[in-house]
Amino acid sequence: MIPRYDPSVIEPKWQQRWRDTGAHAVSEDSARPKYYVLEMFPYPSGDIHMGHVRNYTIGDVVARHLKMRGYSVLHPMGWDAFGLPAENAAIKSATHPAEWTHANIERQRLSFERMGFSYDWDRAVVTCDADYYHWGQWIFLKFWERGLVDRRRSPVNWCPSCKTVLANEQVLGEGDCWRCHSLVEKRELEQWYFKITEYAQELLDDLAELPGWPERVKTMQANWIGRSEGAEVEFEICGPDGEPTGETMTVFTTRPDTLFGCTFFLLAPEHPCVREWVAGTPYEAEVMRVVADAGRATAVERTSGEHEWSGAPTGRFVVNPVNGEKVPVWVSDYVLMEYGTGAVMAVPSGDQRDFEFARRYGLAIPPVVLADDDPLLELLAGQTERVVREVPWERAYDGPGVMVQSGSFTGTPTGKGGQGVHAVTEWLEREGRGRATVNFRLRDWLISRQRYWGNPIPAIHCSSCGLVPVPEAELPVLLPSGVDITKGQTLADAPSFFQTDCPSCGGPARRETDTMDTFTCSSWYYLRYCDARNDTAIWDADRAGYWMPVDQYIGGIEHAILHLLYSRFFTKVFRDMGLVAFSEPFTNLLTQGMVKKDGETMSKSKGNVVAPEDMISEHGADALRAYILFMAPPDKDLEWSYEGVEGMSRFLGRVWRLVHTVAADPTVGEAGDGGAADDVASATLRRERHRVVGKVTGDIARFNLNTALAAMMELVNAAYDHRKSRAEGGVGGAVQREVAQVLVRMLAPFVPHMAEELWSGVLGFEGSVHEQPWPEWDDAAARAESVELAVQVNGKVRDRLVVASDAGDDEIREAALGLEKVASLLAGSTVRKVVVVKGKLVSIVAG
RNA sequence: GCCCGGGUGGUGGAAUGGCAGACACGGCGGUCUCAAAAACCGCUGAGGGAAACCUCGUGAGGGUUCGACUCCCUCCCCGGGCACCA
Repeated sequence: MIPRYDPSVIEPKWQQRWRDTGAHAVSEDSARPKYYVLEMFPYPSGDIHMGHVRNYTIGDVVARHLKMRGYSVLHPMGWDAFGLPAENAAIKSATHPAEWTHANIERQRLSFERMGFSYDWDRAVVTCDADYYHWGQWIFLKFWERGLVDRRRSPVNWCPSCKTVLANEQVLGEGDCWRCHSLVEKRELEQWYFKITEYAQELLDDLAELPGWPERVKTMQANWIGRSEGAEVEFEICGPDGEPTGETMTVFTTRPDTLFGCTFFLLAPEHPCVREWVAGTPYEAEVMRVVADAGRATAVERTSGEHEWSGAPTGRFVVNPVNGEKVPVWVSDYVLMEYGTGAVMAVPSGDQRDFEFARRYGLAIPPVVLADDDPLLELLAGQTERVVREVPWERAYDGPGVMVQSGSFTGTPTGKGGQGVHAVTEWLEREGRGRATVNFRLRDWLISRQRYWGNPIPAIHCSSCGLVPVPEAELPVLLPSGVDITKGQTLADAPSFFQTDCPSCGGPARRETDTMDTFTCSSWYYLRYCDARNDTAIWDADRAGYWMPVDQYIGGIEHAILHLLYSRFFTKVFRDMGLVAFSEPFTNLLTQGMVKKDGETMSKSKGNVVAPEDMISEHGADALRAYILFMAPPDKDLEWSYEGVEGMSRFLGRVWRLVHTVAADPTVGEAGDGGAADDVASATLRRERHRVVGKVTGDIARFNLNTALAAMMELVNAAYDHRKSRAEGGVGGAVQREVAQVLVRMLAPFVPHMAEELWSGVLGFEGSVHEQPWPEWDDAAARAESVELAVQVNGKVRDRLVVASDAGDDEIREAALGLEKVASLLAGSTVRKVVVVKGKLVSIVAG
């Protein structure tokens, strides 16, 4: 009598056993190769969801599998615990964020245990605990020492709902906040920055060193960093009287070769010169209207395609360095203060935006670059002086071509990055009017937040000494508990926190009351796991050196830019500090797809959430794990199906009964590769066993976890077929036993509880199945003595042919041509060609 | 507009250029049962045919090849990212 498969009994039993025996604890082991499997740690926002289940199950399969393959595997977990949701929840429930956070962490930890994840809990990190954020503050001080910390006033993104500033990366495409999706406003504030732009070039270059990352993620990072090559060009400023003053203003351009076509000059509405230049002039009213409109428009309006640009002349002029021409300075809201210098040279014939602006305000559009087939070439080829002031075109031309009306450069071939660009840049450098330069879209990382629940910035404002770092010995700066966030208080409302003495002069001073962006906490946690309990250093170099870099990182695509870019930046700084010996933290990256329901993301507001805990109660963690791996390849989105979970539950039942039957059958002999495959059915099953082990092993390596499970199902089906024929013939017990033992070991990473129960409880082995070696396989043993080939005539399969698997090409060809059906099809035509593909098919071409 | 993905049965999905649809879900039929569930055994791309078989079929159209879901070109649709970046 086979006991019913009841995960609600066996799963807790093995989870308890793993806890009791410390089954998941690891330490450095120089005798074995190491492997670091990391899944993005969760935010403890409440119960776990299917996204967590998927992410962490994938990681758990990799970790458990590689352990069986003989690796020393680091597989840690922790919590990214600072941040706004904790504050909001605390306000709602009138508790302290720490209380809410730790309660959620405990709940999530229990859920992870119920899922059977093999985490080494001794290494857990919780970022809101002082023994973790202590080192985050230490990092801040070290960055400061290295000149990578800056405090400055500039236009920043302000989320009115979160009541804090945001980094550029945290403003989404539509101009909304990454966390609450409110529209972000621009404000001019003094804030703290990490100078990530100092590493812009390296962050871009090293993407090439990451073959194990998805192309998509690398592209997104490259776009975000946004490198463009060009030149800085200096324009001399004219005074109110129109005469050159000797002062200059610099612009960035990617097309210095079009300088001769510059007919006006633009400033961003926020540019500091704007107010100064128009104050008290007839231009003031109109210019200030443009400035006010730009300030009022939200980010969305200003960047949407429908938004009409507006502009106004300032009455001032600047001098074009290449031809000495005075061009008017305008203000327009299509010029961004944040990019380049906030000032632009306008070349309407070469830039569509400038073109439209010029048409609208009646400014000249002289051609300076002509395409090879442009009819104007006839008139302008070799023409150095400007004779045509207006192009007859519908739109600007920015493609390759030849320079015209461009003084001594006329006739030079040019285009983006072309000869003309270099020629003009060299001339500018010689004349001291400009230089080749590179501009990045990437901005420095704004890390200060005006919120309570974060890591306090370890800095002190002293009226006589200025900004003073908190001395290392005084770390950590602890978050005070007496702040009533339900009343909207922050650290700035806690005098006992901010009133302090200057570490430099001893005078009364004020402690910084901003906290750090939560993304600073998650930029180095993977290193802390290597030595999580170290209270004298951030980590021990030898330990980090043993485990790092992370061999396989697994997480959501939503971190493609934010977390993954910041972590790469931190790692490069750590390298420059001598803390680590590598430049990239994550060798391989897998971005898993989302779990959806009815085509939509699961969310509370849509009411389509399937709770993992419910599924565990109903079908068991093993069925849930296997289901979520089976339904789609890990990197693709997955459509939830209750029927699918039931199907997986059925499969596990089949495995359960198969192994029980084998174990209970006294006629089933001892296993072993030498066991006789004593009949045709047994030989077939033996081959299948070798084929499937090879297939599953390869599939896991390539993250084809869905097909790995499918292959195991095929093996189970084959075993059932074999059992059927055994009932008739009664031989082949050794193969049955061998298959059962191999199957249980292969299933162990996927369904760890059931595998454990079957291994020791049913098959009667000593020790944990997870300590067993991964099953071996032999490709030769997977091959049959004979194979069936498809026989194609002119590309269509017309017959089949069974030949010995070692048959030669000639033999196969003759056999194929000798087939009755083939012969009748070939009647009256001549065979032109015969292609033999070993083990697959024969293709006969006739005509 | 630019850059990535993707488009295969009723559904989720398989296929180093080599028999399209593995595996599963759903459906249909059977065995067992008083009955049902479970389990077990079949069938299940479309059209035609009693059947053997035949024809069509991987978003559309071309191309390369003995052979294309797979490679190349043009285009359509869906998802995502970036987008006044000078």
